[in-house]
This record gives sequence, structure tokens and C-alpha cells, in this order.
Amino acid sequence: MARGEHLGEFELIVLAAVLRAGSDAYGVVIHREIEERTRRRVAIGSVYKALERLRRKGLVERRLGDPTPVRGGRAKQLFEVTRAGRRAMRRTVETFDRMFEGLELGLDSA
Amino acid sequence: MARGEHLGEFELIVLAAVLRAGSDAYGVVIHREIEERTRRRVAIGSVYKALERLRRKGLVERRLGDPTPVRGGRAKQLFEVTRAGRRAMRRTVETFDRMFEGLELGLDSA
DNA sequence: CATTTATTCACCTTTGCCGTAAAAATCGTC
DNA sequence: GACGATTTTTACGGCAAAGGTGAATAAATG
Repeated sequence: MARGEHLGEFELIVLAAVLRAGSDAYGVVIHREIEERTRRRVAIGSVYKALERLRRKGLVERRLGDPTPVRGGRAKQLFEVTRAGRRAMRRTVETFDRMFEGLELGLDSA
Repeated sequence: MARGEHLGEFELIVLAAVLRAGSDAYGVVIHREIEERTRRRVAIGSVYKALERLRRKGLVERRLGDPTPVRGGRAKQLFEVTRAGRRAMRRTVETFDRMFEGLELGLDSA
């Protein structure tokens, strides 16, 4: 989270992607989820780095999966959003909500 | 915006605060708006730096106000969100919306 | 051992943040 | 009616963390 307590934009996105990916949340899937939903290109290295930051802060947990029986199917690191992670997400979203409360962003121009 | 096109968390907050402050959007008011809405303590220097970044990117515009007839009432820099700024805000919000679409965060019970 | 899938590394730029200095205005007092 | 004290507003310098990329490395299987 930015400085003390707050999630950066990308961290929030990564957390959401982990939730979306559910029981299959490992680097490659998380990365794909982000690229599809945000419609922007993201280096996979950035994803791993954010995950590592989030892990150190206790917002995600990591466990090792088993290798899968396909060529190159090496063992995965599966991620899960912790309770603290959900709380941080909620707080961040609520902050945005308060900032945007009653604001009209446009709807007008494009 | 982070790297190419995207607003960071704080930049988005600052832009929203500028909109909220309307015709009285200068450093001190913007800062107060942010502290009240986000409920966190923010250094005013951070606000000015973010405004300067946003200005260089063409997301806010600055014009000089007149001095006000109060002690220490020096001339203000008034800020306004540009069309490009609104677009950037909208894009960022839409990205969040897509990421969070259908996700249950545990509902807004703080 | 070549290939494929997954993760890590080295390095860089930009954000975010703080504390404090500087600037620009008015006020009090003489 | 000027001068310094005071107040409001803005600018500066520096630092740690976040965000980003491209390429290297690791661990599986065919």
C-alpha cells in the first residue's frame, strides 16, 4: 500500500485478479486476467513483484502447488487473498467511493 | 499515470478533489478536501507535487487567481481538470469497474 | 537434451511522501 | 506611510517504495 496503509492502483488490480482467478490463482493466470480485464499490456515481472510486495504485507498468502503432467508443467505458486487483504481492498474502494460521491465524471464527452 | 496511460491511486484522488473543490480549487483547499474525504493525513507538498505531475501531463490546468484581502492572502494557483483529465479519470474508474465486476468484497460493512 | 511453462533477477523511472524554506500578502504600531 | 511581524500559500530537496521491462533461470515433460 502506498506508504502507510493504502493500496496502489496496481496492487488493487492484482488483488482483484487473484480473487477472480479463484483456486487457479498463480502468476500466469493472474497476469492473463489482468491483461484481459484492464485491456492493457503488463509485464509478467510486474505481477510477480506486486505479489511479492503484497505477500510481505500479509495481504496475500502463497502455497506451492503440484507439477502438472504436461510438458513444462512445473510446480506453481498459488496465491490467495487474506482477510487483511480483503479488508485493505474494501478500505481502498470505500475511499474512492467517498472521493467520487456525487461527482459526475462525464457521461458527457468521450 | 503509471507508465503510459494510467492514473495512480493518489493522482486519481487529487483529480477528484480538484473537481470537488470547483471554482476554489487551489492547494490548500484541495489538500483539505483530500484529508476530509479520505480520512488520512497527507502532506501538502505531496499534493503540489501530484498537481505538478498532472499539469505536465495535461490533466489539469493552472491559472493565477487574485490576492484576497486577508492577512497573508497571497495570490493562489487555481486548478481545473482538463477534458483529457476527465477522460483519464473515467478510464481508470472503468478499469476498476471491470476488475471488480461481480466480485464480492465482503460488502461494505467497515 | 530440446522444449515448454513458470518464476526470478537486475536494473531503471516515476510516485508518494515529508519537512522545511521561500514568497507574497496584510496588520499593527509608531 | 513604512517596517517588521505574522499569516497564508507555494516551492524545493531528498528519500523509500511502487511500478515497469527484458532477459535469465528453473523445473517439468516428450
